Amino acid sequence: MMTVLFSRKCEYALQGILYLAENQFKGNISAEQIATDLDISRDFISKTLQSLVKDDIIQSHRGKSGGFTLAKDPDSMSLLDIVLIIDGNSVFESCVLGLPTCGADSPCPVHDKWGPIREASRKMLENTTVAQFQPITGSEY
Amino acid sequence: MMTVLFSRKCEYALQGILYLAENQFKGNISAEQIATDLDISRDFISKTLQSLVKDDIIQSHRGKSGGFTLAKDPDSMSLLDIVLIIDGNSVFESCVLGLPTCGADSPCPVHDKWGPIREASRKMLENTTVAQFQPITGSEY
DNA sequence: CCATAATCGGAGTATATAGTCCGAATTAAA
DNA sequence: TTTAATTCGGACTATATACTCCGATTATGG
Ligand code: SF4
Ligand code: SF4
Repeated sequence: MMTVLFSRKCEYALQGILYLAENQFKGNISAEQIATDLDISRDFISKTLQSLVKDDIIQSHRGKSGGFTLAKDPDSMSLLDIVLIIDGNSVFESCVLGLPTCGADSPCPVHDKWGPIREASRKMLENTTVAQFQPITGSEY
Repeated sequence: MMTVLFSRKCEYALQGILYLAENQFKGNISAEQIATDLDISRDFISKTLQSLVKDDIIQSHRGKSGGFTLAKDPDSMSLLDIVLIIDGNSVFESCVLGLPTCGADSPCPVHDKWGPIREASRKMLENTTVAQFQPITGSEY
């Protein structure tokens, strides 16, 4: 399948984190349950989430009734944070046409048009927090 | 290396076509020469251009002093035309978060922000012709 | 007519990403 | 204390994309 801007791993990470936020008051959530509800491979989402533990985005808990929880307030967690950790920021830096030698000193017609689009994408991710995805859960306060 | 929106093949196709437009009055251009000037693998750009011959974007000429030329006026050739041929339009249709089951009937916070960005990208490609990339060549008229 | 220079087509290899499997370590609960 | 449920880590396989190689075909120009 074809991705748009992010790697598949990054997409899964986003989905997994949104799921954890949605269920943040239910204690540890196992990879098994996440995989079932999101219809993703258990082993793959498990590995993906594990890689986020190092970055203090989520916490893991081994053993019986273990699983994953968010390590931060979803209010202080932007989508951009996650994207940067998984995919880096090359998406926001590279030439959309793939020209490596172009120094943009005499920019092509695309350059001035692509810049604002790229910036809008970045701002969208930066200004969207994980918490914004849970209107239902939010009403539980 | 990492691409932004398009596949590597698509990036090379765009570069190749822009190069052909730039040299449209020099007759047939061999894959060898294109590869040298763009610093791309000869065999790969050759195959990529070959695949565009079927779509009447470029013409090919075998034999000695053969090579490739544009099949159309670069004025009537948008970047979008080329992108759609190589990569299809899934970039402009798919969910940026990769959620397959989401019907957008109760759209997430990203949905309303991503729509305009995607549309801007599309319009940028649609409204940019191959001819716009040759201010120097254009002055030869 | 012949040598040379090019595309064409098909098959092959390389690499990165995606995804799987399993056994060990860990912990909670029975 | 035992059992069951879970993450963890490493190694493995699968797949798609990127890229190469070569022989056949075609055409030009001497
Ligand atoms: S000027 Fe054009 S080719 Fe150069 S970096 Fe900008 S978009 Fe890419
Ligand atoms: S609502 Fe959100 S998840 Fe659904 S298609 Fe739109 S961007 Fe994707």
